[in-house]
Amino acid sequence: MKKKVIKNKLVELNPNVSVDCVIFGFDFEKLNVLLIDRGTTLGIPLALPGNLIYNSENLDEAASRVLEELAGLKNIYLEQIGAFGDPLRITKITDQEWLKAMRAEPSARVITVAYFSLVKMSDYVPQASSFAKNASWVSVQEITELAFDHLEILTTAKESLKQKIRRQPIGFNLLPEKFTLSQLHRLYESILEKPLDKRNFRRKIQKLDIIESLKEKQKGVPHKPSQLFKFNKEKYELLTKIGFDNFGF
Amino acid sequence: MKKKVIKNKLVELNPNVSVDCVIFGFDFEKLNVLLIDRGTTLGIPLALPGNLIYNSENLDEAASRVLEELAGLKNIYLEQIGAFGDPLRITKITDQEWLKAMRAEPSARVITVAYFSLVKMSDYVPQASSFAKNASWVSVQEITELAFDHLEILTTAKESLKQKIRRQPIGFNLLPEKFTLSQLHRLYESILEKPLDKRNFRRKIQKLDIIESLKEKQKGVPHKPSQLFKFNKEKYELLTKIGFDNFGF
DNA sequence: TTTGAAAGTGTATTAAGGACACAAAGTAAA
DNA sequence: TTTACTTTGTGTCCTTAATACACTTTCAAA
Repeated sequence: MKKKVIKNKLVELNPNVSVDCVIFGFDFEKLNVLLIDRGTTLGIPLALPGNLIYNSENLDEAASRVLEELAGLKNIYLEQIGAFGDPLRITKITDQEWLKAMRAEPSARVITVAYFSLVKMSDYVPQASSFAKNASWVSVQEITELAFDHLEILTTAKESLKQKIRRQPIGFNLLPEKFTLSQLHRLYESILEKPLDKRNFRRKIQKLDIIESLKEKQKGVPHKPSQLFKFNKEKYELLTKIGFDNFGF
Repeated sequence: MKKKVIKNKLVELNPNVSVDCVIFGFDFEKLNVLLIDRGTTLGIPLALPGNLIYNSENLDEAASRVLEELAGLKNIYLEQIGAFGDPLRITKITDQEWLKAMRAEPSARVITVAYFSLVKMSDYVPQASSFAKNASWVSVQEITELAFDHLEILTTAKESLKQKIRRQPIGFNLLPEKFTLSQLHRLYESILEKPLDKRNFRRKIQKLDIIESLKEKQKGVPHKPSQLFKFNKEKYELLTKIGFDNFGF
């Protein structure tokens, strides 16, 4: 089995367990996912960023590590979707690290633990890492094919995000500090994949009392500039602490 | 690595991946979980039924197999909760199968994929299997300690079930064919861990139009006998097919 | 100064949620 | 056979949330 020295400790790759991340980003128009082109030849479908885990880390740590290693992203909203893996995942043969690990353990198969994460697209800057130089944002609507079972994972991730945002206001993780209500509105529409009435949306979100109007407006737009808002994390945490979990849509 | 012959095929245990099942049952009063006493000595905490997976099966199959092998349960409602596993799960040292597998692969650790399942308690008859002869139903309220990280898994399972039943009428899996509205009412209260007004509950559940009144009443009870109902699966599937997913509480 | 484009705002109607109390139907015990 | 006991089964009022819907305002650009 492949061994690596990290921080003066002998750690080992586990050839049976990987993590894959569905990294969502919002460009103010639609929802996107960060995908990796692992093809050395043409025609190989894109894949979710992921990697094998080390025996020395727990699953959440492994997902964080993958986010950081492959996309340079730190302190990111992460949520486990679940485990995937039928024996066919053994077809993951383009992953070099996996190949090495397999040499020692040829009969094993991989299961993967999938996560979704929400990032501000501006926070992502393409890395020089061998993996991520081939990474790019793709609109979720346009994705019809992915490597391995990643399309199934993406579908589950979308559903999971939908359910989650109907209970908790996690959408703010996809927006910059300052945002407009229209941006938030489009964000909810993108995630829920259905139109929401503008006035009803605004009334509802403002009634939740977790966003705060800033004394500042949008600039340089060729139309009436919008009021800017920010998410009030303190108020939100206060509400959840007293058991409130109906930020629903 | 340990090899076993099943149905004329060579299959292998994967020493890194197990499944554990939170098997819920309802005794018309409260929610129970089927736990296994793996202790040869006294004082060893109870555990969730679970086992290592074979490389030849997928995760859902493995969970079904465990349900059948350990509890004799077939065709049971199963739902994945998620994957658990930090390196400390390596303490799972009382599991003999695992010990054997570890001999070949001493440095590996186990992650577990957890499921919850809903069964009619009457369907469960203690098995003669070496595992399950030590199985018993325990009220979820009374559980304060479990082996390994199983308490964490149980907590997640309870939360998962709560969320799920607020969207989909899966509670019927815990009840016999014919049941009373009071039984259903207590079931919802047990799962949601909060009182629900009797009349409001009845109005709401009947409005969903997925239960059907039978021309039959309870017998032999020392009070006014209750009308019996059954779950109308066809109507429910029709509703979900057209996108309705608000069976909420 | 006109045009285009998105922001921002209120009301009326309908549906759902929550609180609440008493008569009816059976068995068991006196 | 009467009484006590226990659980079933039912309706209304009030409050809150959801939905449908259209016009004026404000800025930049032409």
